[in-house]
Amino acid sequence: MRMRETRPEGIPEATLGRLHHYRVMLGRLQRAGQQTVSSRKLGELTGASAEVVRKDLSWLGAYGQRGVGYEVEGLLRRLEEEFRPTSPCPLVILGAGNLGAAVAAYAGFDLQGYRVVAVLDSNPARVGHRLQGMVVRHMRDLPQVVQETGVEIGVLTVPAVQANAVAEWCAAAGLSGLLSFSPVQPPAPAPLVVRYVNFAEQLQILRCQLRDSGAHTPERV
Amino acid sequence: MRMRETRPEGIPEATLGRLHHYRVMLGRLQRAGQQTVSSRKLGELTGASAEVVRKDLSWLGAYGQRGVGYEVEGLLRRLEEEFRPTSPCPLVILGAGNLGAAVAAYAGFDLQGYRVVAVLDSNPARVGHRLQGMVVRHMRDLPQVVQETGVEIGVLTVPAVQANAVAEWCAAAGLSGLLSFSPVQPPAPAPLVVRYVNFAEQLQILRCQLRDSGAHTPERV
DNA sequence: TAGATTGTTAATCGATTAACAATC
DNA sequence: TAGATTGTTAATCGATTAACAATC
Repeated sequence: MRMRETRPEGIPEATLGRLHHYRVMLGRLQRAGQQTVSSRKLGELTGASAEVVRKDLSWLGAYGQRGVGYEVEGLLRRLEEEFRPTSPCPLVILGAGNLGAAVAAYAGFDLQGYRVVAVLDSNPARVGHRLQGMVVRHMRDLPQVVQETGVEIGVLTVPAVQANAVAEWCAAAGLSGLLSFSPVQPPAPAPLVVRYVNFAEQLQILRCQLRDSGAHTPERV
Repeated sequence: MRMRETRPEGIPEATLGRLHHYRVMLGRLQRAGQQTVSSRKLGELTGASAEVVRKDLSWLGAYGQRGVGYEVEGLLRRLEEEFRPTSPCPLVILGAGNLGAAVAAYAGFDLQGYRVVAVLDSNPARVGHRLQGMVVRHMRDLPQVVQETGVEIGVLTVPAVQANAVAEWCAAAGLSGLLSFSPVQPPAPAPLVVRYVNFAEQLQILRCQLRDSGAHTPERV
């Protein structure tokens, strides 16, 4: 058994998140006609320090030129080679409510190599309606959707009370990953990798930061 | 100058996020009629280890009973005392598209002590429409909304290209915090504390986890 | 050559895990 | 008392910051 060298498997999670931001920003720089960019500049644009940028990029191999910076186009290609699947990564949206519609309509997916292949809902009133050119199908069709499209990742946008049951259903239907918008994180159903997007939690942290920084609560007596 | 004891200002960020989950779960346990809960059980419900739960809760002072666990109602009260403002925390939503509508409709806000006081959009076609019983107002009314309601936190749900300009506008209008759904994180406008909710980033990390775990890509040759 | 900027290493910081005494 | 469970301390792990030699 030998180690793979071209695609290091151990890129830290914090780095992965930032690499994503670099990619988005490099795309903009390229469209703006920039030839090169320094770690300092790229850091300014994405909210990271120059050192962090360099360290992160070094996971992809040394691609910069000392004294000059990074070639925008080459680095972008390298990032896309690393992360982008050869064809767009299919997604299935579970829950056709407001949030599901928002995710389905998300303009960034095209640019970032994703493609929504189906939207499912368990509410008969929603099934059959059109969303972004797709017909909403019934949740029970999930196994069939998986078979038809080979989709491996689901986006869970159902109300919190349904989240658990639908997650189990996803595991059973053969999905391998789930991005959940549910406000609580119960243990993930067995073979499923689940990540959470939780804006109420972020709001909570934000409020604590404001409180601690003394920015608000003007102590009205 | 003396240290405040009742409300420790130094609760770690990771802990704050989890305390939020504990609160949500304790609410459910209370409604289910549970009297007490152990750190082990609370951990199972929220995806944390028993040790982490105890450590997190110890930031609120020692509230458990050895050999018994934590009193659900008392602990919940303590958590709400710590985090909940006396009156619901007002929010203004900036951007009345799908995502803005989803956030405005989010059922969890009531339970968690938030209240959406206004929805703003810069697109005249959207201004005047109703959303969750509120009339969408024009983005230029923000300073007035701030004055009328005393709102301090904005939820940024505009498209990525507008995010920067609207963030500046928020800072100018006197907001002190922003929860942004923008896919990139430019430097925050001066006095504003900004947190990001980025599902494309989480999706990216999820895919890398799947790749590394070998769960998918069945190596079709 | 001199200035700029990278790539990498060492030091610091914070969060998690593991262990265990305290005690209901 | 004995079993269960907390609260806290020490050890480990990972991420960030700072420093600097390498080199375009």
